[in-house]
Amino acid sequence: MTDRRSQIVDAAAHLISHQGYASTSVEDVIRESRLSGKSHFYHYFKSKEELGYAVLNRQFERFAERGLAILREPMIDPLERLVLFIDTLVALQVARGCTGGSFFGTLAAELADAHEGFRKRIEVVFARWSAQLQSLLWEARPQLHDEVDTGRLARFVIATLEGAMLVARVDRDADALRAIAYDLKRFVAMHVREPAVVLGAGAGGGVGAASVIPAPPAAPPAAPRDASPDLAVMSARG
Amino acid sequence: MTDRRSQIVDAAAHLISHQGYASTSVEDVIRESRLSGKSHFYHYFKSKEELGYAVLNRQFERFAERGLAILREPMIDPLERLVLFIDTLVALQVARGCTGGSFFGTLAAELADAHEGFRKRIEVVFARWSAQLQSLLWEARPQLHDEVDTGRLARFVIATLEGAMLVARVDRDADALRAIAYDLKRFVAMHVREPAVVLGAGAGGGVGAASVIPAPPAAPPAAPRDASPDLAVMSARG
DNA sequence: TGACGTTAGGACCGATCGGTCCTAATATTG
DNA sequence: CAATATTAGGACCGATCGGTCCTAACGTCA
Repeated sequence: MTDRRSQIVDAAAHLISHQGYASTSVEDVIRESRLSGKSHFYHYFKSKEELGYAVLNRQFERFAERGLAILREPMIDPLERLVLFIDTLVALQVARGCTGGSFFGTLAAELADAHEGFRKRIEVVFARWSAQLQSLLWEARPQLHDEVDTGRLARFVIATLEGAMLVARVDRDADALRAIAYDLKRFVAMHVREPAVVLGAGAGGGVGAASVIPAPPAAPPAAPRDASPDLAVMSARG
Repeated sequence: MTDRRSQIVDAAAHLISHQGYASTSVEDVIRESRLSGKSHFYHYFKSKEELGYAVLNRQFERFAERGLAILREPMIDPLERLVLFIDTLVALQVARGCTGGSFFGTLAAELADAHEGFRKRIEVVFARWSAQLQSLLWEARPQLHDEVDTGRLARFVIATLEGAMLVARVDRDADALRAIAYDLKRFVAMHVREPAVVLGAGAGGGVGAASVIPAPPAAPPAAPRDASPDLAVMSARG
């Protein structure tokens, strides 16, 4: 039934997350999802754009079911759920070798300025995500300091997670992703009356956080004094 | 001389930052930079890829001269320089109507997985940026708590700024960008012995930060209890 | 004067793009 | 059985892609 259609959507999602929307051709999708030809594809989608929307819908569906659902778990303390959510995102990213990044972030970077239809849909994604975080923080309000702006904190969490996935993707560095995620928890803990709920029993909200991620022995930075405003001396084939 | 060449590079930078690399054709660049034809373009660049590298080099050059230079200003307190750097980035982004985002982040999202040459170059960009931040934090060490891992803090700042520009671009929301930037300063202030150096005289490192960005009156979140795992009911033309 | 780098403009190439159309075999379900 | 949806496979379309080639008019400086 819709089996074939969702198979196409999944194949397209995989291709788009690595190549981008524009650089993923309909023929790529046909090949990846083992369709017989173009007419086979256009039997399920009337255009590439419709496929793109379907992929975006499906990816948000998965994210809502497997990601945002964690934020709603009724039996776990809200702040613990937030920590679990962050750790789950990180684990997923690491399992992918830090490639792919956030599907929404990747698509947003490519299409936010050029394609209003996609931009608005991704805006909804972030809004739903933000609302879910905000709901959790509202639930955790008794544990939070009084002045905490839950909406703002929610958006900060999203921005940092998106940025973390982006830079970890460029550096292919799982440790960098983990470090940023842990620092993000420290930022959240800053708003909590009892930071140990977020950070674990180890460090009581201190600044160092050496208890979890070992810091390299302090050494002076590698001298970017001259600033070297030039990228290259890369022989054109890095 | 090289006047024409850099004119081409600037035009291409503008197009790429809004349309992406793949969706920016050589003919687009020719039109935008008012060249007479293809041969005119290929007189300056041997391929589109070479143009892409030139654009990336040029953009980093600008970023180093106008952005990273702030981090090196010798007459200003290092932490004040960091605040100034963040504010400058935000102001630039707001001036662009929150479009374009970070050129490096945009290009990274599109090409990090698919084009190793670009990925490595962007990796260098982030490394230089990180090194410059780390150098500043090292200089500010007397004002920092003892356990601060300057390298990790530097990468966190970059990730959050990149993520902030991304989500602000999707939402076209300058206030969201400003709010995240301010929260980022609060995170940095968390590592400083005297937070007022970073946050200004108003709030002494408190959690609320209501002194600068007014929080909306506390209201229960707009009920994402059902989670609605569906994006759509957008009529395909949002 | 001549040489040379730049500007100008167009024809052209093979490849790929998104998309249409057509025929026919194969399942599925009433 | 028949009706219908799915699978299969290919020809084909106009448009655009990155890139090459060619000719000719320029400006500048030796």
